[in-house]
Amino acid sequence: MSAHAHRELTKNQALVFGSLSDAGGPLTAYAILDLLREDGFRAPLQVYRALDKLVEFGMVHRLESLNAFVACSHKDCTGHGSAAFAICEKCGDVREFTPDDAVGLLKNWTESQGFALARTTIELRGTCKGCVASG
Amino acid sequence: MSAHAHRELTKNQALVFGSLSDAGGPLTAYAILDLLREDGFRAPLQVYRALDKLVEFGMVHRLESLNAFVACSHKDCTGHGSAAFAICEKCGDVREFTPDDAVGLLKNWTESQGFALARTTIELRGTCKGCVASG
DNA sequence: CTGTTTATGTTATGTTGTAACACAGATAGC
DNA sequence: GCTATCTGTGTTACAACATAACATAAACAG
Ligand SMILES: [Zn+2]
Ligand SMILES: [Zn+2]
Ligand SMILES: [Zn+2]
Ligand SMILES: [Zn+2]
Repeated sequence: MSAHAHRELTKNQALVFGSLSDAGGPLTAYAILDLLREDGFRAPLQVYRALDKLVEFGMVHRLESLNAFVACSHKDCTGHGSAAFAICEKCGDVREFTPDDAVGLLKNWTESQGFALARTTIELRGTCKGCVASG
Repeated sequence: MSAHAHRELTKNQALVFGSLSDAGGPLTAYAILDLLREDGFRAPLQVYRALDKLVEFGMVHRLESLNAFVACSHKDCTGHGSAAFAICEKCGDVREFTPDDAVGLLKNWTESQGFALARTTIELRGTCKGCVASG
């Protein structure tokens, strides 16, 4: 478990967030379900409902290209600007960062088109430094 | 049907690409399957195998946040730099563009981290100009 | 204390994507 | 010609991801 104690999570939300924090990396909803069976979880909806709230709170991010979820890398995070993720295809490591400059340029484009931007998905696939070195 | 005639597609590849071109927007694999049943398609693998090749050729893009596929908006396209997509959540319209400037900044970040970038997923969700006006 | 909201539990179902195996056609080498 | 190999195809079965529908319970405002 860790951080984010300032928000009162429900029991299920706390269990799901704890799983993701402990994992230190992305987990699928069904992987979380298996981790939490000993805590009484029985059905995928228990996980998905908690994840929906945690994503809404900004404490968890969804990785669209992995169909997985990851705890925000910021301590005591209650939400921040558009995040991006560098995903290593060798080792599965995920690094979160906040490319405000690139997002600004994307936002410029949407504004020039009259498109009202609500949220962004930016996921970079490749090979991390460690895996490049070892492979 | 349309364009891309310079590449020799197999029968199934041509049928799948034709469906996507005719649709003028994103389709899920199963939607394509239903469209092609009258052409003899019976199983999802027939669609997925064709889509894999079309994506490899750069003629079709996968939209991760929709679990859907869309024909490249460029005529006679055999592949191009990193594409991005603005997806209207009201009407479902998808606009493809190529934000070289923003991708350059993202690439700068990956290089500073020793991350070998292979490909990008950039999907912007929001409301298109027409839907903003009418809503 | 009653109507409303939020969270939860449970069953069943819907949607998206692959594994495994069999077969057909092209084609390159002998 | 006749194999070996590669690519594309067809089919069944299954795995993985996500939600609908309905019931119950706790929290809380009027
Ligand atoms: Zn974050
Ligand atoms: Zn790695
Ligand atoms: Zn394109
Ligand atoms: Zn629209």
